[in-house]
Amino acid sequence: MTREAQIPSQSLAAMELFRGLPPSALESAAACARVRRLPKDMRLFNQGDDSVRAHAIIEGGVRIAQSGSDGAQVVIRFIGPAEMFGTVALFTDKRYPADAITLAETLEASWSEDELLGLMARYPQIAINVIRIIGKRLQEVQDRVRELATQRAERRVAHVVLRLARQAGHSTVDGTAIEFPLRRKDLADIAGTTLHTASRILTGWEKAGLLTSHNQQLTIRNTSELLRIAENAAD
Amino acid sequence: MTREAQIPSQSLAAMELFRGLPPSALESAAACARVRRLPKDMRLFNQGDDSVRAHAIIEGGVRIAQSGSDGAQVVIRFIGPAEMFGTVALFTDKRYPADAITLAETLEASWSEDELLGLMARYPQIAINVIRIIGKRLQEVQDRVRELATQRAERRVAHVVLRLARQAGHSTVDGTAIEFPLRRKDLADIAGTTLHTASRILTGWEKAGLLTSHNQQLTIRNTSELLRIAENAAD
DNA sequence: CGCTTCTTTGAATTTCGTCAAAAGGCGTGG
DNA sequence: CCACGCCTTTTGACGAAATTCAAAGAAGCG
Repeated sequence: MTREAQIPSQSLAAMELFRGLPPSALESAAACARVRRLPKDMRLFNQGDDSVRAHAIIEGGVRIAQSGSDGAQVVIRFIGPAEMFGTVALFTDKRYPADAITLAETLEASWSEDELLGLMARYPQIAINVIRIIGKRLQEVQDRVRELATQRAERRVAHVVLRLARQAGHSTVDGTAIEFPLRRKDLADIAGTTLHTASRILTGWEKAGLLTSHNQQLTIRNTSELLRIAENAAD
Repeated sequence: MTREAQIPSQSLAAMELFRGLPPSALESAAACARVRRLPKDMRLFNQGDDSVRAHAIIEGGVRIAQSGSDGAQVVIRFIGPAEMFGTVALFTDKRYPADAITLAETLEASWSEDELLGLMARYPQIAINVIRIIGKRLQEVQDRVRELATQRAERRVAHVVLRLARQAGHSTVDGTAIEFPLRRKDLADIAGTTLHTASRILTGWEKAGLLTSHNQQLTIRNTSELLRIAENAAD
């Protein structure tokens, strides 16, 4: 966890949170940001923590996971570069609703409540951006609710893999590779199933040549067939 | 669908959307609101509609339901008195992400995009309120994702009933009654199960004296036992 | 090499959805 | 007032999908 002297004002320009702002605003935001470089598997915050800040990823990624009172866990989402997270808590009960853990070495920026509110007061567009970002996520989570309520495990896992490929995939000679390491358990926790079921499904797909999986590194070889599995209501 | 001459300025005071605003703001909002009285089973809007407005319920309630490309449907939430809905679409892609249908005769207020943005510009607190409301819903939906992914049908139905009681219940001599009519199918679509399973579960609870159900009218008699079912990881 | 973590696989069990059918309520119209 | 039809609810039987239980195999790391 090293402090960074660098002020990444232009990294901020890429973030939806600061979309539509004048350069001066980006500089103000950069000026009061706390920037940290974090090792893999570092906890940024825990569910229930009450010293909330607004966060954003510059490089790397984090896993946002929620556990219930019974200990059961789901992964809410993966956050990649240029995405914000942990911001909603500032406006509700000042407690993070989930845990955040780095997936790899990560460069993260964050702002205190006062700093963010101050920025929002000066640049109301930021508030609009927050509403739009949260609104999109609300719709995504609602889609997941529908999937969980109506689809079989295999389709859900297919959706998860495709979504991750879209969000954090890059093309290679072998197909689309997903940037960060993914355990079967992660897939299962996102798809809402067990790691056993996830393993069986992935093994099946690997045998069918749809994807490869070495070392927690997923590479999709046959996107269209996966799409068929994800979308096809029949069979 | 009758136009109302009445301007319900004080109805607005009860709404979280307008919390923390001066009376003059409420009057401005009331002045530009379109208020309608709607019959039961009326569609306010459909998923995909692109003439979006921000809505709020004064009396009655609506069911917000989403369908996937495969036709499968889930109920996203029920909206009761003093709650807003359909507002997120203004900030994202200008298309409603779900259908809204009245559960009973309903008094509804709505604002056009320009009116709401105008109000927000004059009273920035409204934007903060929107963020807080949407943030809360995001957390609720995330809770539902966790429930769907990790809990059995009975626990989920228990959660649904308790949530509805909190959201739209009022005390009577017999217990807590839920204001709007609820079919087994509604409960099932919200809990992510089938009406058959929901029926079996409800019948079981009714026999055990936890609640009564006449005429799509639910009354909870034993909240603590329901809470036990909802929370108890064991068994 | 031994330890830990992750993955695979098999078998038994369970939950829940599906299919099928009957019963109950309520309003309409004869 | 009764009969009919429509909608909702209840209930039983069955089967399939997925979790659970159990154990062994891989792979990375100190």
